[in-house]
Amino acid sequence: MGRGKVQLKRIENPTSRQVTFSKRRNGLLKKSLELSILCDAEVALLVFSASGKAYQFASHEMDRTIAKYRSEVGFLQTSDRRSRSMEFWRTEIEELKRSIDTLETRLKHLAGEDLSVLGMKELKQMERQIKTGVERIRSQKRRIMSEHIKSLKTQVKLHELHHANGSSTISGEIAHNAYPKVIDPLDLFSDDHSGNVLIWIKTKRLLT
Amino acid sequence: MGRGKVQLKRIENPTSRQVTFSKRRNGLLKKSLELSILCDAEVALLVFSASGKAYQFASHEMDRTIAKYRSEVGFLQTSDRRSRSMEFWRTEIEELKRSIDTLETRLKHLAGEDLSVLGMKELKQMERQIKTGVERIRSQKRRIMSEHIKSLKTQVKLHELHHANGSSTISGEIAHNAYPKVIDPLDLFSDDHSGNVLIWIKTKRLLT
DNA sequence: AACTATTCATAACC
DNA sequence: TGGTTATGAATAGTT
Repeated sequence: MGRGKVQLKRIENPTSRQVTFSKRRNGLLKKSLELSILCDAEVALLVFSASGKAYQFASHEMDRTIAKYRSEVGFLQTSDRRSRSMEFWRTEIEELKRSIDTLETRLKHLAGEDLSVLGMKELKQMERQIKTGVERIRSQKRRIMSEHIKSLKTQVKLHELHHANGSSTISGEIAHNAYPKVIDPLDLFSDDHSGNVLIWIKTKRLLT
Repeated sequence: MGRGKVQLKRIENPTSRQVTFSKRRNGLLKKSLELSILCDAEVALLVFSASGKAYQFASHEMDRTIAKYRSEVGFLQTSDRRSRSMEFWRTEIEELKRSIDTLETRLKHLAGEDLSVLGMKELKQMERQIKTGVERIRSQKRRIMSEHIKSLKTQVKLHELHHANGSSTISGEIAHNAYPKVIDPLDLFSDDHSGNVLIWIKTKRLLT
């Protein structure tokens, strides 16, 4: 529900997965409570986040409900649960490690390392993918730059308005204030937003 | 929801209570499934109707989830070997999953996806790394090509020696054997090494 | 965390 | 129980 339909599939983006988890978990807990009250039912809910954090709801005593489940469903507690769960954890970890190996190998290849295991076909495919990636990155850079520039222009305009009464022009101010530090134009687009009017003015001359 | 707001209070009418139970129970089961899949969570839900009938959902093995609950929430069953090792594995898995998230995010970024979370600094850095990577990949491609060509030359030479007594030149053979298939030169460098003398010969004409 | 535009779940009804 | 519809809830995407 919400702004778009959602596929029943693991949310890949870790941030939105976490946000969705938080929201839906609360929804589920709430609905569990509602069901138990409205319909006089016994409800127990256990939720563990992927990172292992536990959340729970129990309309009655959790242990009682679990015991009820055990008697109802059957004590298929097979031989040794310990070795079973150990086995489970082991395979789980192995799977995860394999995933990591795959991902790391792929990253290495993209960085141009360990290429000797690849054939010409894979190399060509990778080159194509990389080119797409770099093009998107460039495009994103352009987007950020243009937004920065827009913002800078706006701020310069405000600055001009603020000093409209003075007789000296902005160029004049600059002429009198020889700026000693060499400014790398690329630094203008760093994350450092600490406003420096001189930079704005200098930028204005470049960009207006 | 529905045609009217609902009070959080036991539904007195037995029929509508039963109907509501049936519908909401299904809703709860569905949402449990969705949470577990969407957010990679471990969910266990136990529901008993007032009449005692049991319904359940478990994204993983119910016993495992319950055991997890006991170790996490339940009275600290002493610090016996089991809960200790469980704790160990849980953190191990947590770490692995974090690694995977990091790697996946990095790969996504290199593919030019989800770039909006990056600042100009990171973008520039990535572009540099990518350029290094693609340069190495191109270099590796050149290496493979040159080795292929060397190998092909050798084999062509052997072929010529073997047929040195014949009067027809290689060019003549080709002229008599009109090769019907269009050969994409790029295919010459695939992993398919099944030797085709005609391709060698054709290549020789191009590369010698 | 707060805010909507949407999709979803479901209460009432059949 | 199963289907339909109007309506309130939940929530995905966004800020």
